[in-house]
Amino acid sequence: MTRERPGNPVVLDATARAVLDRFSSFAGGDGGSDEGGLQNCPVRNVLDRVGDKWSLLILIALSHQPRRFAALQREVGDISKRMLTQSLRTLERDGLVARQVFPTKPPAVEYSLTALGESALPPIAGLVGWAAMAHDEIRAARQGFDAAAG
Amino acid sequence: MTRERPGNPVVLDATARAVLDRFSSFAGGDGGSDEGGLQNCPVRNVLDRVGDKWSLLILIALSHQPRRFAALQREVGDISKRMLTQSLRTLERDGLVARQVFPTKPPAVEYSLTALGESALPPIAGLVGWAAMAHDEIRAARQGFDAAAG
DNA sequence: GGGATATGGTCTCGGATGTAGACCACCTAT
DNA sequence: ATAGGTGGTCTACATCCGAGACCATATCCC
Repeated sequence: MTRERPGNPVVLDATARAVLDRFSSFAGGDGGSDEGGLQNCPVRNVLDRVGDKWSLLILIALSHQPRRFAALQREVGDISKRMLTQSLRTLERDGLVARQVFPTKPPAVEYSLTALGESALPPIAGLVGWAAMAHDEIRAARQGFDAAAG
Repeated sequence: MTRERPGNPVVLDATARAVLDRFSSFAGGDGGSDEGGLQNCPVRNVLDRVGDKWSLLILIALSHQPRRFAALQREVGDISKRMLTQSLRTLERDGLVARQVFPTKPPAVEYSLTALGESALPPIAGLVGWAAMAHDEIRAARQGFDAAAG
């Protein structure tokens, strides 16, 4: 198999490299020794949460300050009540978001980030930063691709 | 009752704060001036890609070296051919992944990261690192939640 | 020659998942 | 009395996803 770049597969700083290597060590490196795959990694569980459309948005919306249900829905914009409820439950179950009920006349419910939830903000900000940076290039790539392959 | 921390909503370094603020400035800050919501933000487009279950995993799998279709499927583990094809197309369209066909007897197809795709690796590594760190705490939170609320 | 196997996909079907919107019990303001 | 806001739940309907069949080709093995 030529077409491999033996010593230098991808340019990436050592820290990130180590993190990713450790993560995919579940796949048996590249020799294909044991064909387990990434799906057995415990980190996958956490990543799958992040990987659902709404969690990230909700976390970001809560990063400013605690918010109530309706305010949250308005801020995210195009999320249905059902999915907001469901996502918040999951986030609460995972300990990223705290739910507090105030026994006012119509009970108010306030959602806020826990310490754990706040700890997710820097990595999320990293991702958002990258997205902002890459956005133009991605849009250009899409146009090129669509033009070529109609 | 102590539930609001007026001047200090969330402890977060200035860079990350700025990134998130900029992102959610589409929601009109916190005054609720114009109720646009996050959905109008161009970054949402990019974030939605990240927010699908497989893209992240594929990018990580490719971070080691270029891979062929079947190898990729084996590495990710529980992805169907259909979704792998579809995700790879999207990634290719977005300019994160390059597809190269070798006209061998049964044509081999190799997928690799583009420079843009590689630029996504550090933020992804940040996320994976967080996931690894938070994993234990999250699992504990889940157990607590499930125990409390059946 | 006739399987068996591998390649990279596509296609179809049935079930899971998401969305829109009605509905609810309660309260306030008009 | 009526309208609207609170936090949700419930029910249709639409969309999406995963499993697996299928394809054209070529190679290996007997």
